[in-house]
Amino acid sequence: MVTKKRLGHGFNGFRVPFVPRRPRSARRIGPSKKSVEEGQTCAFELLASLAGKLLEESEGSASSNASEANHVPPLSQGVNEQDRQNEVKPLIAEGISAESIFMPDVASQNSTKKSLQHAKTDCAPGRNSVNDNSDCWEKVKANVKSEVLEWENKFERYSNNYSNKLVEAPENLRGSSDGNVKNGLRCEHKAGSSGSQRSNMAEKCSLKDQLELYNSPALIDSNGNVKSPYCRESFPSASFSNRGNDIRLGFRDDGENFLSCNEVCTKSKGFRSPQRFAPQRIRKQLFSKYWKAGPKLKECELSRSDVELKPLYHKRKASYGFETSLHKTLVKRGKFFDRASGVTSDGGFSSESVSNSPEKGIDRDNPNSSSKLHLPKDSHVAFSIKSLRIPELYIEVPETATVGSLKRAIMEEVMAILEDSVHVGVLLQGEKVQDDNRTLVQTGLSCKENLDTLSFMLEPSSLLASPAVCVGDPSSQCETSQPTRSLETAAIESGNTDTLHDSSLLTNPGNIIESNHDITTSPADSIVDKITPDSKALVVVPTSPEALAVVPVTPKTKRAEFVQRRTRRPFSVTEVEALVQAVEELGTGRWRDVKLRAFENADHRTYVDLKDKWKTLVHTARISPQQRRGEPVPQELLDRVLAAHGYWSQHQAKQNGKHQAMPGTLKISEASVERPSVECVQSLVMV
DNA sequence: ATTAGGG
DNA sequence: CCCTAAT
Repeated sequence: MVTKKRLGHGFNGFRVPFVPRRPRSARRIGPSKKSVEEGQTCAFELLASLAGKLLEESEGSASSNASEANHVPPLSQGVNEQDRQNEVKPLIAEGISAESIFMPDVASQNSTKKSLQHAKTDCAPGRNSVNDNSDCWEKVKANVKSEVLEWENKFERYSNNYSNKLVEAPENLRGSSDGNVKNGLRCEHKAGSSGSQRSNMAEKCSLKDQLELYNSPALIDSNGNVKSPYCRESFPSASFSNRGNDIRLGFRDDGENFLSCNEVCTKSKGFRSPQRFAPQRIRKQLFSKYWKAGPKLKECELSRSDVELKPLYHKRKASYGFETSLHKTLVKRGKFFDRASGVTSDGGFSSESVSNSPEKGIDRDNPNSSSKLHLPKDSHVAFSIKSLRIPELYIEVPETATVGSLKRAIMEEVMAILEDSVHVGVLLQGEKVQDDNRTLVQTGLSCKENLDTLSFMLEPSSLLASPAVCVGDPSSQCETSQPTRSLETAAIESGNTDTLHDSSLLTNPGNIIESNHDITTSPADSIVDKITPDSKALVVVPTSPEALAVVPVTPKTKRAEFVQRRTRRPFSVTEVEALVQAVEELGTGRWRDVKLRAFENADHRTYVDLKDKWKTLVHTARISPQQRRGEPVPQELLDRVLAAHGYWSQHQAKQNGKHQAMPGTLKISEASVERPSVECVQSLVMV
């Protein structure tokens, strides 16, 4: 019995640090890939390690920045609004809000982390830039997004903590600026800092729950408390109520009802695509597919397969990209923006070029630069985002599943969403703000007015939006990113030759000829281990339109366009040998058995593949040697192919009864040292 | 899920 | 290899 748990719209049971994810490629999988859900080493682990590295990198700067320590106060300590305000104020006063977001500085792109921490949003009205006011919206989104990214970098450290995030954005055309507390929305005015020449008012708006990204039924524990953040270890304790077989999770319904709900929910189904992994498996699966005949892992207790969790052929590729996706994304975006102004549709960063003013550049390069003092300082609206809501989650696990497995299941769902290149959507009064070029004020997003109806949400990368990024500057992102196809190819060409794993592919070692021995001595695992460390080198950030397409807005149509063929993997002589052997014994109509007998561990060879190969083998055997291409197949094998083909053609009718091996098969194969005589073949054909 | 065949 | 119809 499988229990389905609908977590409702905007499930945001836990506050999640954002984690970008490699795109999930949509691809059908061959029958032999029944173990799709197997060997999936956690995206999470990768994530963790990644985060760890980033953390290390940033350790220096982080520690040197005292304010950093206060960045994320422990949730458990119940930091109140006032505390948060107090924390932020001084920073703002310095004109450098630790909580602020900004654009990566072109000059300091090298340090991804650093740029994230020290760049500062510049969306001042009255700028000379041609883009005046035109990209503020983008910036707001960008800010939110980068905040989320920052979260990602720190989630390890703060996995058990939580605090509001303060995203600061220029208010731009904001009308008034009174500091009212409105429906939990706190707007605070303070004297402009650091030489603001014009509007000295800076507003700090702590959008509390109202700013949660998305409609949010929250996971609550038995005490009714919204449980914390990350799920890795401190997964929120859901309150279970077992109604018969229907296990439900407790929710908190804020009663919020965004109009876009339906829209997003629909989408969620799209990006809740077929591919969701058990965190622990990606790595395993990843390599087992190509470098070895991976042992079947039975640890997957969740019946994800029951959840239309079709194993996808390209999962490994996606995985490859995963580890470095964040890194590259950050770096490359910086590069991208260096040329293209504005912010990407996916909420990237604003570029230096947005402002052609050298002064600005300097200013951002060095926040403490005196030049900063001469720059017009605008009022800013600081958004304190308490949490990011995650769109609908749909979990399905057997009712016999353990709580732990449920957690993992949810984890998968969350990761599936977060690992994608999500965008930040802005909802105002329930309606999605479509025009990214409008300023905050134009949009009516002033602290005073509509902030209480403002909310952000994470949304899947838009298939339509992404390509646009490339249109503007094909040489940037598009250039560096490559179709997933490349990943696959790269992986294979990097030393992963067929001969490398031929031996391990075949189920029956006995079928392997001596020529393989040297290879056989190398355990598949060692191969994997050896390759793993360098695998990163093969990683290509799949940010191309194709890659992003795996999160189709329109599931069927769009996805189909990007389905790609499997990489071609010519059969080696060894494989042919095994195939011939099996067919000789089993006949030509039992490809599944052939598969099981000789290629069970060769996941990339489906029974259809074997059938096809046999077809071509027969054809090859019939044509003249001159017409043959590819790795030459020993004539001896081709002879056996013809013999077997002829034999089984004759005995097709009898297949139903006893599956009798082809007469003389054993003898021939056993005596394979001696090439079967033409007479022998003839006789067999005659039979 | 398999098998058989055409593309 | 892919795609499909038919089992």
